[in-house]
Amino acid sequence: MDDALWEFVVGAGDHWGTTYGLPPVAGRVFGWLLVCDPPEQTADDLAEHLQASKGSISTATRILIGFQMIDRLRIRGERADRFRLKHGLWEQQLLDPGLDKTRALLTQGLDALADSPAPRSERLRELDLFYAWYAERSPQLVEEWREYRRTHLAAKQEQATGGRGV
Amino acid sequence: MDDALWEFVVGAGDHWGTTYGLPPVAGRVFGWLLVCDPPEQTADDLAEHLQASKGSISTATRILIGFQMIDRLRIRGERADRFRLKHGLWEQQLLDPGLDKTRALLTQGLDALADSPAPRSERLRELDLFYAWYAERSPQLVEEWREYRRTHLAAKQEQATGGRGV
DNA sequence: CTGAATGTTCAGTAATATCTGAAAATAATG
DNA sequence: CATTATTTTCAGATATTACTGAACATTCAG
Repeated sequence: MDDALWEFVVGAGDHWGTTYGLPPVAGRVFGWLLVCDPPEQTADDLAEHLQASKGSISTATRILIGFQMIDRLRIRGERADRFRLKHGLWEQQLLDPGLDKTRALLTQGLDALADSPAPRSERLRELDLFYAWYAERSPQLVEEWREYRRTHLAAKQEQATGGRGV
Repeated sequence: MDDALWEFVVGAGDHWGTTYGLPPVAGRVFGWLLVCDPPEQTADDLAEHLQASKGSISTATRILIGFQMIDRLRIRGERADRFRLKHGLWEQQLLDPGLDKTRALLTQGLDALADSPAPRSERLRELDLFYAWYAERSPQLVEEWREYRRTHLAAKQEQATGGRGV
């Protein structure tokens, strides 16, 4: 890949890597899977393009699968597995950005403050309410995004692919 | 603080620390500021409760201020600065979860793919559309949250504070 | 079943990040 | 202005994380 694309891959790896706490190579695998051709890459493809060892790639893919950011594919007639960005990743993220984990943490904090005067737990209570609101709201939000995409992306795809769709 | 609260502080520090790429002490400062009493703490308060050096606290507060997660306060009549969770933090996060930075990154990627066949940049274009949609949508979303809070948190505050409000 | 290709694990090493503590800088008080 | 409190900086020490590469395990084709 050329330098400009490499810069993007590293930058994207760093960006989403920071967000999810990924090691550098895992971030880059994710970044590369955003722009590679074809979108389904073998471990060897990844190791070659990202100049990383097989071991790192194995660890990175395991981590990314754990975060549900990529899928492992078994292609009929091919020996090697392939990896691909998880379909519906952004929608899923919109629907549930780790709500359960965060709310469990807040519950833990509220329990720890159970014997304290009420005002002390006000910050946590507001935050808990915020997450409760979001959990309630997000399914509808996903629908709104789908509708928006239907109208906006479809038009662009039309031009780009001659209407073949994706 | 007791063990249960300490566990929360560390867990919260780890949780938001992972999300923002914070060092451990910075995460804990943030965690502590979610539950401390009073909500405004001096550097000495922080160092003592979190058992960290003055130097670490100074670095941690600088980082958190940079992320706009906390504010530095100059209290009239007090020599030492105090730190406090930034007001409106969650709303601000809802309004703009790093949209500009992310979209700049996507533009960089799209530029790098400018000479490639259109299908290759489809993943980035959809993601860019996603962020465009969110940027358009989020101000209204903040209003919805405020309305929700008005109805739900107000009621709870009533019980907790006898209607004095906050 | 056998051999070859693929995938995983992990010990050892390298790289990075983080913290402490003390010195330097800054700010506030009288 | 001198003194003291507070804050920042940063060199050095420590701790943590991440990577490589080779051994081991697994899977697949014939």
